[in-house]
Amino acid sequence: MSPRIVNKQAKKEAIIQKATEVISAKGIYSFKMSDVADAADVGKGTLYEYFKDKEELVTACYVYFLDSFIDIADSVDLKNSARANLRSYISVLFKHFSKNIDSVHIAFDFWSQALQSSDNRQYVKLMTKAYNDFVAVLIRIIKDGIKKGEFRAIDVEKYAAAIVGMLDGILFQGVMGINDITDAKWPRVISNMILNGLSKTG
Amino acid sequence: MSPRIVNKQAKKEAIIQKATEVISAKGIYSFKMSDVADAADVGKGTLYEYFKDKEELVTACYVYFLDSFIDIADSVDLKNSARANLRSYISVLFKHFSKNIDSVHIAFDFWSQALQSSDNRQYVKLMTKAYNDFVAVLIRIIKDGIKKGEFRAIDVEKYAAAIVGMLDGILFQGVMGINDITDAKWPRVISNMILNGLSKTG
Amino acid sequence: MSPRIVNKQAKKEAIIQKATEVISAKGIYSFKMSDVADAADVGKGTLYEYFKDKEELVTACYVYFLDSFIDIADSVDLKNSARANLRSYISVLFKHFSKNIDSVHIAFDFWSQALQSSDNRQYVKLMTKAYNDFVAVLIRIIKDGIKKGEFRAIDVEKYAAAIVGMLDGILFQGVMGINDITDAKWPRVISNMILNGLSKTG
Amino acid sequence: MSPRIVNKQAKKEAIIQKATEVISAKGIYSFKMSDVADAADVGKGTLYEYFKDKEELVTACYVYFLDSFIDIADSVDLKNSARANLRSYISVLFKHFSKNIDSVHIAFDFWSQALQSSDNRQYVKLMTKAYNDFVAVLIRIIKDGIKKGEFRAIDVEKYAAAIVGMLDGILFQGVMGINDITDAKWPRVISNMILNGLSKTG
DNA sequence: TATGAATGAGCCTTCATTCAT
DNA sequence: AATGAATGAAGGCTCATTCAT
Repeated sequence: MSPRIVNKQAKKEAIIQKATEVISAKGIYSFKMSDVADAADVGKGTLYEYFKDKEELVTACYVYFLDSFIDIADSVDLKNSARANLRSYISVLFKHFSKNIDSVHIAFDFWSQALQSSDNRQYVKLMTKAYNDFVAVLIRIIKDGIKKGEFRAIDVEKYAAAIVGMLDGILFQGVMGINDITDAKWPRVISNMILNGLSKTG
Repeated sequence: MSPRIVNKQAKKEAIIQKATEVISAKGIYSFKMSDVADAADVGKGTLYEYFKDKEELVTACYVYFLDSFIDIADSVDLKNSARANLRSYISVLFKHFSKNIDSVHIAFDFWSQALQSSDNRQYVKLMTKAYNDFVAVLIRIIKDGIKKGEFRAIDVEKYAAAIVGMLDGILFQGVMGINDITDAKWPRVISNMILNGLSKTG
Repeated sequence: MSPRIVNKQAKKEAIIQKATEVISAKGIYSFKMSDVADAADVGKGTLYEYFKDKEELVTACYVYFLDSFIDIADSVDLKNSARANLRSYISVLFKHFSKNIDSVHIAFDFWSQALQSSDNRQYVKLMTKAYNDFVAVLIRIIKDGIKKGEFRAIDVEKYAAAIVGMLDGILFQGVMGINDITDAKWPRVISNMILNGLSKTG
Repeated sequence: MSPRIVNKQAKKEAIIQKATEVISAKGIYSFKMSDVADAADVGKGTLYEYFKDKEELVTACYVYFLDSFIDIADSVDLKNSARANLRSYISVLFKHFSKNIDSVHIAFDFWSQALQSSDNRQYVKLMTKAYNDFVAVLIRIIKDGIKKGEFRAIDVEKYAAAIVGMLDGILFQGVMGINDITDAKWPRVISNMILNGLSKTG
């Protein structure tokens, strides 16, 4: 009665993972559906069983990528000193990105695509949300530090944005091969820099 | 007696400027040669009189864009205190980018394209050079500050990279519409943050 | 003991009926096998248990459609006056088509397909036979009328063809929405026109 | 200054003519753009210089076909007796169609396509207009005949529609190979039939 | 027997590039 | 030197058909 039994969800994820590799390697604009089909070892037509069109596949890859960050934001708590919390957060981020440098490729691609107006508002929305999640965690940590008397009362929003921007920028340099983000010294250097900027006593 | 005296170099630059507008608006991957021809008010075939192919046109636009930064790097001197020099540099950068937010679009596009391996090594090289120019200026300022006893002796290279990354990241947020980089408070906030991180006395 | 007794012939007919609906709605060139599978509430693969390929399914639908006309031709007899017989035949046809305007759609579709040479000789044959059946009935009635002295001795074949053509044309106009073939006046108008053309006394 | 000088309108017409042949031969649903490109001896891309997409090419062919009828309708006047005018009109039509039997193919294809709902309303409109033009001419002739006392006062609209339907139907039979519309006897037979139906004296 | 997931041939359409004028 | 008509390679997507279950 029933033909080939397939876990469609699992297969969809498998395709997404292969597609992410392909997009990371060839670029969001240059990769071909046939590249993905080959990488995932399925026929071209099969891709369209799981994704309406190329764009839907790309979006799925991006969402899948964003989902991988949820855990990081959730892993932060405010039990310890604000200084320790911030060091911990920075450290976790560097570890995560060091391990997933490939998927960062695709993120920059998405953001680049998001820059082109009108059509890609959805990308912007998704990306903005991810960005805000990062910023929100930092804001929580910094405000907690101010409340605890560890940090000076600075412009929290701008500081948080600047910190995320800095991490983003360093990550970008890593992707570009300008510096080596797997260098274990990074978290300490960056944390120090931020904490010095925040310290009451300097 | 010559039937039509045309300054080929001037016309080439005119095309580059129009092409830059087109690329900024449509994106480095989506713009068409015909878009450029229309914008520059020349025939499609004419473009090929000035540029071997699409890639050469794109590269020319990127180089033209990079050249616009040379002045900024050159404008920095070390006559004043390191703190003042750094504030001045940050301030100049924000002013420049606020005025040329459109051309930043294209930079991110180039960098995104540069991420795709093999073929685009040239872009990476060009971009790396531009990045290094920025970093070099900061390194000069910071080292000068250390020598003058204004700054602590920190990991200069990483600090400089982090600062450029931060500026890059904030700029990116501006392009994405996440924050407003024309806000006049940015230079002071960022300068303070950096200087606090560098200060001996805090 | 047999696990599932299925009347294959009945199921085949059920599929044909659903397929006819689908073809009528979507058009002979635009309908998809999956449309039929959905409409008939069977799997796509199942269709191929009953029909070798799409073409065989289409042909089966057409034959099924043609069969519905056999009764009409058979219902005609020559007991009454030729004038009455012709009026009766015209009237029956209009009633039949008024009730089955939907299936006329499919007929025109078949004919349209039949127009494409080479491959579809079979359609032409089937259609020609149906056409000839209609014409034959008219020829019988007219010849009967001539024999009975009611009609003039005209070119029977051409007259019959013209009459069928006229009915066909009016039907087509009805399908196209140009006129309303359910208007009860049609049979009388058409019969009068034909009979005036055939009358000895005018 | 100016490249290849081409009469774009003439070339467009040439493509339309070749496309009409192709569509007539292969069918409106089965022909491929590459068929047309081959027939017109141009590259596939060239077709898209003249027509936005396949549908626009098809529509252009149809409109071109319809335009060929305008002259016929215009050629009718009411100077002579209504009987003579009608004979003349019928005769002109048969001559025209005999010469252009190929383009009739495409007309039936259009009409068939027009039958499929929603999307093809434009075809229906174009076709309805053409149909009405034919009917209008007949109505003029018949009304003129009634006024002149040559014809009986019958339901003019239905008569006219029936006559056009008849011509349409016979034409269809011709296209289908069921009868030979180039047979010179047709105009006389049909005219007689119609005139007998219209005559006061029979 | 029934199914629907998988497939890939095939077709429309785009666009960088060429070249006759 | 300048042009834009012409081109065809390339790639996204559809859908009839197959076949493992």
